Amino acid sequence: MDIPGFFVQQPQPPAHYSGNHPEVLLIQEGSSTPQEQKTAAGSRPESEESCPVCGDKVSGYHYGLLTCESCKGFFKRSVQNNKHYTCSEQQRCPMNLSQRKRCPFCRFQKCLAVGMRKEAVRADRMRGGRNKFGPLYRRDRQMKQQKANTDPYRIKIDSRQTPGPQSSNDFHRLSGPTSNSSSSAALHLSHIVYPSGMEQSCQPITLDCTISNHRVLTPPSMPFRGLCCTVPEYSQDKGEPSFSYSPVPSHYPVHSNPKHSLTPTTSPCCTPSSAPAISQAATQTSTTPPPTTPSPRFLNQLLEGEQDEGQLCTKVLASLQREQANRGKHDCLNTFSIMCKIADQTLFGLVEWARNSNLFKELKVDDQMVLLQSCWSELLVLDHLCRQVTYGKEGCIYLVTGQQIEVSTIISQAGTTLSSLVSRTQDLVFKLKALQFDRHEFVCLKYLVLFNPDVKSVQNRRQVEQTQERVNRALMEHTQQSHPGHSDKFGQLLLRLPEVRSISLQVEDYLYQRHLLGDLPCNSLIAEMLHGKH
DNA sequence: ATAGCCTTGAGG
DNA sequence: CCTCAAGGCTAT
Repeated sequence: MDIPGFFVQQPQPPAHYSGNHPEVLLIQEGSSTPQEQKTAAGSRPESEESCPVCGDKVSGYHYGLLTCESCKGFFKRSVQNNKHYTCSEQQRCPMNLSQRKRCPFCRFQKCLAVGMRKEAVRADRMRGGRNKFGPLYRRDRQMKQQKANTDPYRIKIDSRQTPGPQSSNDFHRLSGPTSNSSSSAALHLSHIVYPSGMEQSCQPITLDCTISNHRVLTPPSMPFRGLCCTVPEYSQDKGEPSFSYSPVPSHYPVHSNPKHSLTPTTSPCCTPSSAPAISQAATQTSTTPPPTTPSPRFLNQLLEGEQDEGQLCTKVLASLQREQANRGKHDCLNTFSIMCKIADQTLFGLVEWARNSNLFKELKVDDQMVLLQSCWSELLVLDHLCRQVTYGKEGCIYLVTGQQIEVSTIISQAGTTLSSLVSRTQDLVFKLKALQFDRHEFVCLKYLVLFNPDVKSVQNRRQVEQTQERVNRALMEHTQQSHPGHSDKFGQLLLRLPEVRSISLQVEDYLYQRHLLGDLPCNSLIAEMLHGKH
C-alpha cells in the first residue's frame, strides 16, 4: 500500500483545521465568536478559509485549489527541485500549522491528496499570466459564491475534534449528542444475509423529520436544480426548514412505470435525458446489443437481476427515516453514521441481488456466504463507481439517496485516508467514463468479482471458476460488439479490477478503524462483514 | 528550508 | 486597464 497515512486519523488543531469553509456553514457548539460567524457568512470567502493541507490561512488559489502561502511555496519548491522526501515515522505525521515543517514527506503527500497539481508548476518557470486552471478557479468561486448566497443549510462535515483523542477528522459529528452505543448486538452473518423471514420491511412512514437544524439529508428535488451543491441542498424552496423523509417525497419526480408506481426517480439520475445508461431498465432495448450478438440473452439475464436505482433510493431513505424516527428529535445521527447507514442499505441490496441471482443460487449456501464475505466491499466500490459514472457530475460524488457532495468539500475537510480514498475513486471514475463504461459491463464486473474461485475455503471451486469464465466471455463479446473500434476495452476494464480491489481493502481498513473506535452504528451489516474478516 | 512579500504577464 | 496565480527574492 503506497498511500501514506493509510491508517491516519490525525488530530487536527481545532482552530485551523476545522473545516471553516463558508460553503459549509459550521454552526458549532460554542465555537465561533460573533465576529467569526459574521465573517464566515460574509462576502470574501477566501479570506476565512483554511488551507486543506495545514489549516493555515488561505491566500488564494495555488496549483489547483485554495491553499496557504507557505504550502504554495512548499509545493512549488518540491516540484521544481524534484524533491524526494522520506518519512522517519509511519508516513502518518500530523499536518497542521505548527507541525507542517516536521515532515516534508507527509506534507507533500497531503498536498497531492488534497488535489494540488504538479502540472501547474511551470517547467519553463515563466512568470505571470494565466494557466489552464483559470476557468476551474473561476467556476469554483462562482459555486462558492452561489452557495454562500442561497443556502444557509449545509451538511456539516466537521473535521474538528470533539474532546477526546480518538475521534477522527473524517466525517464527523453533525450536531447534537450522538449515542455511540455500538455495543455489538451479536449479529451473525448467516442471520443477516440469510435471515429467517427477516424482511427489510418498508413500512411507509410519513413523519416529518428534521435531522439537526441543518437539514442534514434532503431528498433530491427537481432534476438538475441548484446544480451541484455541497451536500443535500438542491435549492428547494426556501423557508421550509424541515423536510419529509417519506418514501415518496411530494416534490419527487415519479416514474410512470406501472410496475413500480411508487418508485421515485432519484433525481437527476432517472431523468431519461440525463442518465441514459442506468435509468433504462433492463427490459429496455436501447442499450441491449444488436440481436446478432452471440450471447445477448445471457447478458440480459444478468441484467434483469439488477436493482432499480429508484427503488433502492426509496429504501435507503425509508431506512434513514425509520432510524431517525426511533431516535427522536434531539438525538441526531452524525454524518459518518448516516453514510454508514446508506452503505449498509446498499450492501443489503447487493446481498439481495446476489441471492436472487440464478447463477449464485446454484452454489451451496456455504460457498455463497464465503464468496459474499470475501467480496462485499468490492461490490460496494463497484456499485459506487457505476453510480458516479452514470449520474455523477464532475467534481461531485453522487449518493444513492440522490444527493451530491462536492469532492473538494470532502477533501478539504476529511482526513488523509478518506481524502485518498475519494481521489483514488474519482480517478477510477474518470477512467471508466473515458472507457464509456456501460451497465452491461458493470453487471459483468460484479459477477466477476463475486464468482472469485481464488477465495479460500470455497468448496465447489470448479463451479465458481466456470461461472466466472462464462461471464468473462460474455463481457469480452459485449465489449467487442458494442465498441468494435475500441479493440482493448475488455482488457482495459479488467485492468481496473486490481484498483477496485485495492480501494475496497482500504475501505475495509478504514471502516475497521472506525469500528474499533466505536463509530460504526450498531446492528450494522458492514460491522458484521468486517468481523468476519478480522 | 521555510514563508511572507514582491514582480510578472496572460486573460478578462 | 485590472486581476490574480504563477515564479522570484530574501530575512529568518
